[in-house]
Amino acid sequence: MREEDSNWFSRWEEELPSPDELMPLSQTLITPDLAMAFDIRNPHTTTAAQQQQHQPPPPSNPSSLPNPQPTSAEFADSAELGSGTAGEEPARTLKRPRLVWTPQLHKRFVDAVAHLGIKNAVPKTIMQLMSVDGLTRENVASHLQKYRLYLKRMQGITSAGAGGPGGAASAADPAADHLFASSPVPAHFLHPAARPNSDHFLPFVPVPALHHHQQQQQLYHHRQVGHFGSPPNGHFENPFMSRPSLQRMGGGPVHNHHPVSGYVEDMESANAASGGRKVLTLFPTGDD
DNA sequence: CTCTCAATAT
DNA sequence: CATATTGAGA
Repeated sequence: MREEDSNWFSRWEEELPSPDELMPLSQTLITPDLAMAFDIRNPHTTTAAQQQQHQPPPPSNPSSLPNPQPTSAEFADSAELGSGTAGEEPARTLKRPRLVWTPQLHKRFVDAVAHLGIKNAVPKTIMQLMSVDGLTRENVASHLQKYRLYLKRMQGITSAGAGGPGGAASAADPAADHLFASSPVPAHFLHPAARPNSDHFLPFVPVPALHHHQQQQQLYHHRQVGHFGSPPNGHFENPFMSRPSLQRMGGGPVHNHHPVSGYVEDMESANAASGGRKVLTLFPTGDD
Protein backbone atom coordinates (compact mmCIF):
# COMPACT_ATOMS: atom_id res chain seq x y z
CA MET A 1 0.00 0.00 0.00
CA ARG A 2 2.50 2.51 0.83
CA GLU A 3 5.98 1.95 -0.16
CA GLU A 4 6.64 4.39 -2.87
CA ASP A 5 6.88 6.99 -0.29
CA SER A 6 10.14 7.84 -1.72
CA ASN A 7 8.45 9.20 -4.69
CA TRP A 8 8.02 12.62 -3.46
CA PHE A 9 11.57 12.44 -2.62
CA SER A 10 12.63 12.04 -6.14
CA ARG A 11 10.65 14.95 -7.20
CA TRP A 12 12.66 17.06 -4.97
CA GLU A 13 15.69 16.57 -6.93
CA GLU A 14 14.02 18.43 -9.61
CA GLU A 15 13.37 21.41 -7.59
CA LEU A 16 15.82 21.30 -4.88
CA PRO A 17 17.34 24.57 -4.26
CA SER A 18 20.94 24.65 -4.99
CA PRO A 19 23.19 25.75 -2.31
CA ASP A 20 23.56 28.85 -4.26
CA GLU A 21 20.12 29.96 -3.86
CA LEU A 22 19.60 28.73 -0.49
CA MET A 23 19.31 31.25 2.14
CA PRO A 24 17.43 33.88 0.38
CA LEU A 25 16.78 36.14 3.19
CA SER A 26 14.13 38.11 1.66
CA GLN A 27 13.51 40.40 4.44
CA THR A 28 13.27 43.19 2.13
CA LEU A 29 12.65 46.08 4.28
CA ILE A 30 12.35 48.43 1.47
CA THR A 31 9.44 48.59 -0.68
CA PRO A 32 9.57 45.91 -3.22
CA ASP A 33 8.22 48.25 -5.71
CA LEU A 34 10.65 50.82 -4.74
CA ALA A 35 13.53 48.47 -4.69
CA MET A 36 12.70 47.20 -8.04
CA ALA A 37 11.94 50.55 -9.33
CA PHE A 38 15.42 51.50 -8.51
CA ASP A 39 16.82 48.28 -9.53
CA ILE A 40 18.14 47.68 -6.14
CA ARG A 41 19.32 44.19 -5.76
CA ASN A 42 21.22 44.63 -2.64
CA PRO A 43 19.14 46.16 -0.01
CA HIS A 44 21.16 46.20 3.11
CA THR A 45 18.28 47.52 4.87
CA THR A 46 18.63 44.74 7.25
CA THR A 47 20.30 46.24 10.15
CA ALA A 48 21.97 43.05 10.79
CA ALA A 49 19.60 42.23 13.49
CA GLN A 50 18.14 39.05 12.30
CA GLN A 51 20.18 36.08 11.30
CA GLN A 52 20.52 34.22 14.43
CA GLN A 53 19.23 30.89 13.64
CA HIS A 54 20.85 28.73 11.14
CA GLN A 55 19.09 26.07 9.44
CA PRO A 56 19.22 23.03 7.36
CA PRO A 57 22.08 22.59 5.21
CA PRO A 58 21.67 22.84 1.65
CA PRO A 59 20.83 19.46 0.57
CA SER A 60 23.86 18.69 -1.35
CA ASN A 61 21.72 17.49 -4.04
CA PRO A 62 23.10 18.06 -7.40
CA SER A 63 19.67 18.42 -8.53
CA SER A 64 18.90 20.63 -11.33
CA LEU A 65 16.98 23.32 -9.86
CA PRO A 66 16.78 25.90 -12.46
CA ASN A 67 16.56 28.51 -10.04
CA PRO A 68 15.63 31.96 -10.23
CA GLN A 69 17.65 33.56 -12.71
CA PRO A 70 18.62 37.05 -12.30
CA THR A 71 15.89 37.98 -14.50
CA SER A 72 16.19 41.59 -14.96
CA ALA A 73 13.12 42.95 -13.63
CA GLU A 74 11.42 45.10 -16.03
CA PHE A 75 9.57 48.13 -15.23
CA ALA A 76 6.38 49.03 -16.72
CA ASP A 77 4.29 50.25 -14.02
CA SER A 78 3.07 53.63 -14.59
CA ALA A 79 2.62 54.82 -11.17
CA GLU A 80 -0.38 56.95 -11.30
CA LEU A 81 -0.97 58.15 -7.89
CA GLY A 82 -3.48 60.78 -7.38
CA SER A 83 -2.31 61.82 -4.05
CA GLY A 84 0.42 60.47 -2.01
CA THR A 85 -0.81 57.01 -2.04
CA ALA A 86 2.64 55.75 -2.26
CA GLY A 87 4.86 58.39 -3.52
CA GLU A 88 7.67 57.72 -1.22
CA GLU A 89 6.87 56.24 2.01
CA PRO A 90 9.33 55.35 4.56
CA ALA A 91 10.94 52.27 3.35
CA ARG A 92 9.84 50.71 6.52
CA THR A 93 6.36 50.03 7.49
CA LEU A 94 5.27 49.44 4.03
CA LYS A 95 2.43 47.29 3.20
CA ARG A 96 3.00 44.62 0.75
CA PRO A 97 0.36 43.46 -1.56
CA ARG A 98 -1.46 40.37 -0.64
CA LEU A 99 0.39 37.28 -1.42
CA VAL A 100 -1.38 34.96 -3.71
CA TRP A 101 -0.62 31.39 -3.08
CA THR A 102 -0.63 29.84 -6.41
CA PRO A 103 -0.30 26.10 -6.72
CA GLN A 104 3.29 26.39 -7.68
CA LEU A 105 4.10 28.49 -4.74
CA HIS A 106 2.21 26.18 -2.52
CA LYS A 107 4.07 23.34 -3.97
CA ARG A 108 7.33 24.82 -2.98
CA PHE A 109 5.88 25.29 0.39
CA VAL A 110 4.83 21.72 0.72
CA ASP A 111 8.09 20.50 -0.61
CA ALA A 112 9.94 22.54 1.86
CA VAL A 113 7.86 21.30 4.71
CA ALA A 114 8.22 17.77 3.59
CA HIS A 115 11.91 18.01 3.37
CA LEU A 116 12.39 19.76 6.52
CA GLY A 117 10.37 17.28 8.38
CA ILE A 118 7.56 18.17 10.61
CA LYS A 119 10.06 18.86 13.20
CA ASN A 120 11.88 21.59 11.56
CA ALA A 121 9.08 22.89 9.55
CA VAL A 122 8.62 26.16 11.20
CA PRO A 123 7.85 29.33 9.39
CA LYS A 124 11.28 30.76 9.39
CA THR A 125 12.91 27.67 8.13
CA ILE A 126 10.31 27.04 5.56
CA MET A 127 10.58 30.51 4.31
CA GLN A 128 14.29 30.19 3.97
CA LEU A 129 14.15 26.93 2.23
CA MET A 130 11.61 28.13 -0.18
CA SER A 131 13.84 30.81 -1.35
CA VAL A 132 11.08 32.79 -2.73
CA ASP A 133 11.82 36.38 -2.81
CA GLY A 134 9.46 38.57 -1.05
CA LEU A 135 8.10 35.82 1.02
CA THR A 136 7.95 36.75 4.62
CA ARG A 137 7.71 34.76 7.72
CA GLU A 138 4.23 35.99 8.32
CA ASN A 139 3.22 34.84 4.92
CA VAL A 140 4.41 31.39 5.59
CA ALA A 141 3.13 31.29 9.10
CA SER A 142 -0.29 32.25 8.02
CA HIS A 143 -0.36 29.73 5.30
CA LEU A 144 1.11 27.10 7.48
CA GLN A 145 -1.73 27.51 9.84
CA LYS A 146 -4.19 26.84 7.17
CA TYR A 147 -2.22 24.02 5.80
CA ARG A 148 -2.10 22.27 9.10
CA LEU A 149 -5.79 22.56 9.49
CA TYR A 150 -6.20 21.12 6.10
CA LEU A 151 -4.05 18.17 6.94
CA LYS A 152 -5.91 17.49 10.11
CA ARG A 153 -9.15 17.71 8.39
CA MET A 154 -7.98 15.37 5.75
CA GLN A 155 -6.67 12.77 8.02
CA GLY A 156 -10.08 11.89 8.97
CA ILE A 157 -11.20 10.85 5.64
CA THR A 158 -8.66 9.64 3.30
CA SER A 159 -7.75 6.45 4.66
CA ALA A 160 -7.45 4.11 1.88
CA GLY A 161 -8.28 4.36 -1.67
CA ALA A 162 -6.20 7.35 -1.98
CA GLY A 163 -4.40 5.94 -4.81
CA GLY A 164 -0.93 6.24 -3.64
CA PRO A 165 1.45 8.97 -2.94
CA GLY A 166 0.61 11.00 -5.92
CA GLY A 167 -2.95 11.33 -5.06
CA ALA A 168 -3.02 11.20 -1.40
CA ALA A 169 -5.44 13.95 -1.42
CA SER A 170 -7.77 12.62 -3.92
CA ALA A 171 -10.38 11.50 -1.60
CA ALA A 172 -13.89 12.24 -2.38
CA ASP A 173 -13.33 15.14 -0.24
CA PRO A 174 -16.00 17.54 -0.08
CA ALA A 175 -13.13 19.41 1.21
CA ALA A 176 -11.73 19.92 -2.16
CA ASP A 177 -9.76 22.76 -0.93
CA HIS A 178 -8.84 24.25 -4.14
CA LEU A 179 -5.31 24.96 -3.36
CA PHE A 180 -4.35 22.30 -0.94
CA ALA A 181 -5.98 19.57 -2.80
CA SER A 182 -3.82 20.20 -5.73
CA SER A 183 -0.60 19.63 -4.02
CA PRO A 184 0.73 16.21 -3.45
CA VAL A 185 0.76 15.77 0.18
CA PRO A 186 3.94 13.99 0.91
CA ALA A 187 2.66 10.97 2.54
CA HIS A 188 2.61 11.47 6.12
CA PHE A 189 2.35 14.76 7.67
CA LEU A 190 0.53 13.62 10.60
CA HIS A 191 2.09 12.66 13.74
CA PRO A 192 5.76 12.47 14.04
CA ALA A 193 5.46 9.03 15.40
CA ALA A 194 3.58 7.54 12.62
CA ARG A 195 6.57 6.91 10.55
CA PRO A 196 7.02 3.26 9.87
CA ASN A 197 10.47 3.27 8.60
CA SER A 198 11.54 6.37 6.97
CA ASP A 199 13.60 8.02 9.48
CA HIS A 200 16.70 8.02 7.58
CA PHE A 201 14.88 9.47 4.74
CA LEU A 202 15.55 12.88 5.95
CA PRO A 203 19.23 13.00 5.83
CA PHE A 204 19.46 16.61 6.32
CA VAL A 205 18.43 17.59 9.61
CA PRO A 206 19.65 20.43 11.44
CA VAL A 207 23.00 21.25 10.32
CA PRO A 208 23.53 24.73 11.23
CA ALA A 209 25.97 25.44 8.58
CA LEU A 210 24.54 28.35 6.97
CA HIS A 211 26.79 31.08 6.26
CA HIS A 212 26.88 33.20 3.31
CA HIS A 213 25.53 36.44 2.58
CA GLN A 214 22.26 37.48 1.43
CA GLN A 215 21.53 36.87 -2.06
CA GLN A 216 18.22 37.95 -2.98
CA GLN A 217 16.63 38.09 -6.23
CA GLN A 218 13.96 40.52 -6.34
CA LEU A 219 12.19 39.35 -9.31
CA TYR A 220 9.22 41.41 -8.86
CA HIS A 221 7.74 41.70 -12.18
CA HIS A 222 5.58 44.47 -13.01
CA ARG A 223 3.28 43.56 -15.67
CA GLN A 224 1.02 45.78 -17.47
CA VAL A 225 -1.36 44.57 -20.00
CA GLY A 226 -1.08 41.94 -22.50
CA HIS A 227 2.45 42.60 -23.40
CA PHE A 228 5.72 42.00 -21.87
CA GLY A 229 9.07 41.69 -23.32
CA SER A 230 10.24 45.12 -22.94
CA PRO A 231 13.53 44.36 -21.52
CA PRO A 232 15.31 47.28 -20.16
CA ASN A 233 18.39 46.13 -21.82
CA GLY A 234 16.92 45.56 -25.12
CA HIS A 235 17.24 41.89 -24.76
CA PHE A 236 14.55 39.46 -25.05
CA GLU A 237 13.53 37.55 -22.12
CA ASN A 238 10.94 35.07 -21.41
CA PRO A 239 8.92 36.04 -18.46
CA PHE A 240 7.46 32.67 -18.09
CA MET A 241 10.69 31.02 -17.59
CA SER A 242 11.43 32.62 -14.37
CA ARG A 243 11.59 30.85 -11.14
CA PRO A 244 9.50 31.66 -8.27
CA SER A 245 9.17 35.29 -8.24
CA LEU A 246 6.43 37.31 -6.97
CA GLN A 247 4.51 39.33 -9.26
CA ARG A 248 1.94 41.75 -8.43
CA MET A 249 -0.96 42.19 -10.58
CA GLY A 250 -4.08 44.05 -10.20
CA GLY A 251 -7.38 42.53 -9.88
CA GLY A 252 -8.35 39.11 -9.04
CA PRO A 253 -7.05 36.24 -10.98
CA VAL A 254 -10.57 35.22 -11.25
CA HIS A 255 -9.90 31.61 -10.88
CA ASN A 256 -7.32 30.89 -13.31
CA HIS A 257 -6.07 27.71 -12.02
CA HIS A 258 -6.79 24.85 -14.08
CA PRO A 259 -5.98 21.28 -14.11
CA VAL A 260 -2.61 20.37 -15.26
CA SER A 261 -0.37 22.06 -17.61
CA GLY A 262 1.09 25.40 -17.66
CA TYR A 263 -1.38 27.98 -18.03
CA VAL A 264 -0.88 31.27 -19.49
CA GLU A 265 -3.69 32.94 -17.97
CA ASP A 266 -4.33 36.49 -18.55
CA MET A 267 -3.00 38.15 -15.62
CA GLU A 268 -4.19 41.50 -14.76
CA SER A 269 -7.67 42.14 -15.70
CA ALA A 270 -9.90 44.23 -13.74
CA ASN A 271 -10.60 43.30 -10.28
CA ALA A 272 -13.39 40.98 -10.20
CA ALA A 273 -14.81 41.35 -6.83
CA SER A 274 -12.22 42.93 -4.83
CA GLY A 275 -11.93 46.43 -5.90
CA GLY A 276 -8.51 47.61 -6.84
CA ARG A 277 -6.46 45.28 -4.76
CA LYS A 278 -2.86 44.93 -5.42
CA VAL A 279 -1.72 41.47 -5.12
CA LEU A 280 1.49 39.71 -5.04
CA THR A 281 1.54 36.65 -7.02
CA LEU A 282 4.07 34.41 -8.41
CA PHE A 283 4.63 33.14 -11.78
CA PRO A 284 3.16 29.99 -12.97
CA THR A 285 6.46 28.43 -13.41
CA GLY A 286 4.73 25.85 -15.36
CA ASP A 287 6.62 23.06 -13.84
CA ASP A 288 4.56 20.71 -11.98
C1' DC B 1 12.74 35.45 20.34
C1' DT B 2 10.14 32.45 17.79
C1' DC B 3 6.10 29.19 17.24
C1' DT B 4 1.37 28.07 17.51
C1' DC B 5 -3.30 29.04 17.71
C1' DA B 6 -7.69 31.64 17.79
C1' DA B 7 -10.08 35.49 16.62
C1' DT B 8 -10.50 39.21 13.80
C1' DA B 9 -9.87 42.49 10.07
C1' DT B 10 -9.43 43.67 5.18
C1' DC C 1 -13.27 34.42 0.01
C1' DA C 2 -8.34 34.31 0.88
C1' DT C 3 -4.86 36.55 3.47
C1' DA C 4 -3.17 39.55 6.92
C1' DT C 5 -2.90 41.08 11.49
C1' DT C 6 -3.07 40.82 16.28
C1' DG C 7 -2.78 38.89 20.78
C1' DA C 8 -1.99 35.42 24.25
C1' DG C 9 0.24 31.48 25.84
C1' DA C 10 4.19 28.31 25.55
